[in-house]
Amino acid sequence: MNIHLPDGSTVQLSEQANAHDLAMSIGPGLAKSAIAARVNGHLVDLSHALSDDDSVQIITKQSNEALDLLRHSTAHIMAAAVQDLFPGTQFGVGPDIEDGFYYDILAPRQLSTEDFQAIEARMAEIIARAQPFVRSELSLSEAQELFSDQHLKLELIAELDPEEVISAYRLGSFVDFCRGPHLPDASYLPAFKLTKLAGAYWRGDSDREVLQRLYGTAWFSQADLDDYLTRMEEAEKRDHRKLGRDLGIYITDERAGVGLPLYLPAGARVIRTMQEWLRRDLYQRGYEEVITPHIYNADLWKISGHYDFYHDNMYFFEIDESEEKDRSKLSEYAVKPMNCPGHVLLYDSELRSYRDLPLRFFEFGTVYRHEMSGVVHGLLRARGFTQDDAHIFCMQEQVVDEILGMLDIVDFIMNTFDFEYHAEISTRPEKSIGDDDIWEYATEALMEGCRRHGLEYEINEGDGAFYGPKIDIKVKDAIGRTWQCSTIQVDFNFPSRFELSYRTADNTEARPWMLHRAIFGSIERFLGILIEHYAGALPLWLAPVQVAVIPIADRHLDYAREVQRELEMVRGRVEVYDQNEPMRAKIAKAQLAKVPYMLVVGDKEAEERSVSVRDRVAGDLGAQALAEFIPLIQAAVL
RNA sequence: GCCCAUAUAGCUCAGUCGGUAGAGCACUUCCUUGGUAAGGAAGAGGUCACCGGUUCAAGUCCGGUUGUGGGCUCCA
Repeated sequence: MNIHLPDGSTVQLSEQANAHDLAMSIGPGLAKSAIAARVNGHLVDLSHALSDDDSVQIITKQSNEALDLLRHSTAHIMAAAVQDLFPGTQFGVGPDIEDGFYYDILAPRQLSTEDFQAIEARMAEIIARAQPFVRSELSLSEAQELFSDQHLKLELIAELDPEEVISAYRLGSFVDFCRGPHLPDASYLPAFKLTKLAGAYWRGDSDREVLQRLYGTAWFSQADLDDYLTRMEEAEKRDHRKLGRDLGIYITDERAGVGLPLYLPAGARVIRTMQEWLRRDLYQRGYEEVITPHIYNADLWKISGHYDFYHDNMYFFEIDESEEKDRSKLSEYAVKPMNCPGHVLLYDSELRSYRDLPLRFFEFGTVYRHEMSGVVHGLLRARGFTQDDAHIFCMQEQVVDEILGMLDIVDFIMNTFDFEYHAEISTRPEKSIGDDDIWEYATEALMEGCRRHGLEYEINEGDGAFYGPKIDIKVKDAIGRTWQCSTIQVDFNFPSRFELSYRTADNTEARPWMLHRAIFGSIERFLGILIEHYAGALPLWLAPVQVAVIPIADRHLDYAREVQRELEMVRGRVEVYDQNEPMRAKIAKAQLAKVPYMLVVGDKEAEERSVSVRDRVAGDLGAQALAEFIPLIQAAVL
């Protein structure tokens, strides 16, 4: 049997070798950190690896697979503990996930987080006993027999290939069928913690029963676990809902309704600045801004397909347009959940020539979607939000070039904010409109665009919009979380439904293609992500207040106001801290408000027409002439 | 929409065994006029989310509604 070590070398062992022999042959250092092996391309735990012949590849704690393996094994250890404490529990699935693991269970009684302590204590016992994971192989009928009292497991087993050998892992009294691999024994788990408890639909189907999902996290050292917990606390401090209130960005109010944020002056300033910044760029890229209504007659939504395909997410209402208040003459309207139909009508308002194409309409369009109450989350998922939406009408041969242009804007924006991102292409969903060949062409165009842009992508089967496939751009923020932002969609269905056309060079009539795209996605969502990304300290050009002028005593107020006026002359966003408080208190407040620059002005500064500059990060930078400081702000405003 | 948790002052939170409301910050006024992260004093601020029930008595116990939080499903 050949053993492949992580360093690339190979050692040979006899077929009868055991774990001890393996440890001796690969050296004590590596043996200690090795937790599992790869046989025939399958990961298996070490104790099992040696019962098979063929090549064995050791993985170590340093490898990416190792943490996954540790966490999956921890899920089993947790399940074993639950089984011991709550006999009769039904088990669903228990995979590893990013940063941890979960197990879906149905215990004889509802568990609560108060049960965590007992479960963790039981897990600690299993670990202290170094209980081994024992692998066995079963036929389908043996598996059905073994899991006869586990109805969730039986359902999963029933879907397996009857020819396949089913592997099962036993840990104490708990047996689970599972591909493996696992830790050799429970003592390999150095640090874990149960984190939360939630409901989850069995098999992710909202029509099926709700199980309890126990979440936990596991690491190779207590230090790693502590780091993780600290990271989570840091993430909580960055929560845009907390910072959004502290920084005066937005509020919500029960009286307004769910998912409808109201923007305070600071929030409005930031959002308008983002829009102005993008607007300038789009003009340079040949886009033209348009404005369309917030509500449309329902007939328009019937043509577009939203009436049938997006109905549940729309706000409908009825208007009596007759003079005699006749209820039978009500007209149905809906608030727009998307901007596309308006842009289509604008395209269709004139006879278009191939010379007009590509025609690029953009709009900061506020849309309203009746999202389910349970999904609303601050600015990241609201019922009303503003898209930086655009629709491009073009000839078929221009589609890929337009996609490339959009990917260029994505680069421009994401680079500005130091976001890494990756792409996913979503294909035709079940509920959708149009012919297959159109979908195929559109999907291929998106892939071609990504290839030519040098952008790798994953495929999301069946996740497209109802009218076309899309590229979704997911950004990674400062602490490693990913968010869906940009979307680029190719569509031939709206042009067909609205019978759009243009005159070709040889004077025939042709149908344009339509591209939908939003780069921020939702401006408010993007702002929420920015707040968390920067922990509230927005860059100078975007900060709602760029400069806080801090007079030392009231007699310096006049000069402070003069500084404010001069900075406002260059469109700087400036606030004078004129409360009757000591300077130190004003500085503390400006720091908490994450104002990029604080200008301290006292007798000396008023005399010299200078300002003492304090940077929110670097601290006191000393005095400089006001005339010297102004250009710094001037350069940072649009 | 579903599961669980939760709701006390503008914000963050305390409130024990059921006996009628507390703190810090913020706010108002007064004192203080200061040199790089919070000067002092006084005052005002609550239908304890809402509706119902149990009880001599409910912020506290029970039920429902609504909001919020963590997930699930869904999504920009």
